[in-house]
Amino acid sequence: MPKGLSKTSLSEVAYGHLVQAIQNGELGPGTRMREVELADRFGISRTPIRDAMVRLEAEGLITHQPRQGAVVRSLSHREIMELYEMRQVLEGTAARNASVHASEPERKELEGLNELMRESAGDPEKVADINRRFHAVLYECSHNRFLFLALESMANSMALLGPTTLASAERTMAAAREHADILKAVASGQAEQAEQAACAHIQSAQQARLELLRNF
Amino acid sequence: MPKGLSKTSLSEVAYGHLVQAIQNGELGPGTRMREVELADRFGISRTPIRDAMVRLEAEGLITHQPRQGAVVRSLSHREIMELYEMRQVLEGTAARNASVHASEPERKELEGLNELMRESAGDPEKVADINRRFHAVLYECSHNRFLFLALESMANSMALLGPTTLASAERTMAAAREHADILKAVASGQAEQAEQAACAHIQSAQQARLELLRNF
DNA sequence: TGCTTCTTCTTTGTATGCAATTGTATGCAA
DNA sequence: TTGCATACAATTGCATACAAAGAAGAAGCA
Repeated sequence: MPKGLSKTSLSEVAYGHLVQAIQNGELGPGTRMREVELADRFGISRTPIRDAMVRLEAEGLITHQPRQGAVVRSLSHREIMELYEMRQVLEGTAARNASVHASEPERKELEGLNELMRESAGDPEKVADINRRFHAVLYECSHNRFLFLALESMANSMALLGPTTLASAERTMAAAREHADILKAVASGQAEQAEQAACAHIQSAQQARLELLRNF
Repeated sequence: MPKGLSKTSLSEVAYGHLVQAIQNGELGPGTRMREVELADRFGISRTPIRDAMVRLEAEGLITHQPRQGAVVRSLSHREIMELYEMRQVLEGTAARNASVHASEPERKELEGLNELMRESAGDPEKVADINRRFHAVLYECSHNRFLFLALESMANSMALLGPTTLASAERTMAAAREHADILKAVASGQAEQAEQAACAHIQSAQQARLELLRNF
């Protein structure tokens, strides 16, 4: 097939598409994923789809019953709580590490992103994207590859929860304030405080999530 | 082809074989993994091998350059330190959670395994296996699926480091003592102390690792 | 009518072929 | 001898064909 010039492999592309589809709810929890269906949808064969799905399973985004196919994983209330609990620990550690290792340009980048997020309040889609990037940069600031990977995987799992909690402008501004608290501690090298601020941030996100869950 | 009766898929089998081969050093860090070679070795086709390798890559055990194949990942000194740093956090958290959530049978199981480990001092292979199981049970006691998965992935990455640090009887007994410290805190529900004991345990493992690395 | 069994159909698991890409060797020129 | 270009070989990426297993439905029997 004349595919033009594809820089990345189709497996990668398929993986990206699938993650995105899960994130934006196009493939909600419980949805059955048929290989041929997805292959047709992306206009490719089953092989790269399979590759992507194996990866998704390894990352816990989908479950895969032996001869029966894969479904987008759905998280129980309990699992959602466990997810946030885990994030508290990891984000706290990332912030702590960042307070020790973050470079000046990295701190500037974080400031910039947070400012951008404030300005975008009211545009949930954009805010969610910037928020993701903010956290991703914070993870990088930890300068620990394993922590980074664990947090990325965690962030992917968050996609299973559905719409962002940053829909309202108030929640966005509150999150930005919490981010600022983290940054202040990071900038002044206060490890303990940075960790606590990050914990608090995740806790309030968890609370927002709970309210969101209650509303339907 | 008449494969007899295979309950699990060949992909699973291949994955297991590969992990084991990496763990026992048969496929050491830096080894190039050619699909056809491995397929021939296991007497299967490339497809299940590919599945297994995609999974291994997602778990960080191998790296995969686009058109160039996969190699068993080798960890730099810095990365090894990062790995232990991360383990400290996660094991500490697991112990903390265990002190809250562990059931009586789980505690008994941990005690039993630790006792078994003491008795096996001098048999490095057996000790390493029991040690792995001890930690696995501790992870389960955290009653947090995400923490459990992260720790399991971490344990796999440890395989990249080569031989266990529990080769000597003294180190085995020391580890058993450290385990006992953790258990004591877990049994009495002292969260803070359990976390600290686990941290200390990983730190001394890290120290043992450093000595091992120095010796060649 | 209800239950069991057989058949058919859907979907995944595995094998294999082909094309594309990259590393490597060989030859030529400076 | 060294640098570069070109050709070849090795190896992966992807597609497709086939096999096997499970699910759904139809048919037969009680």
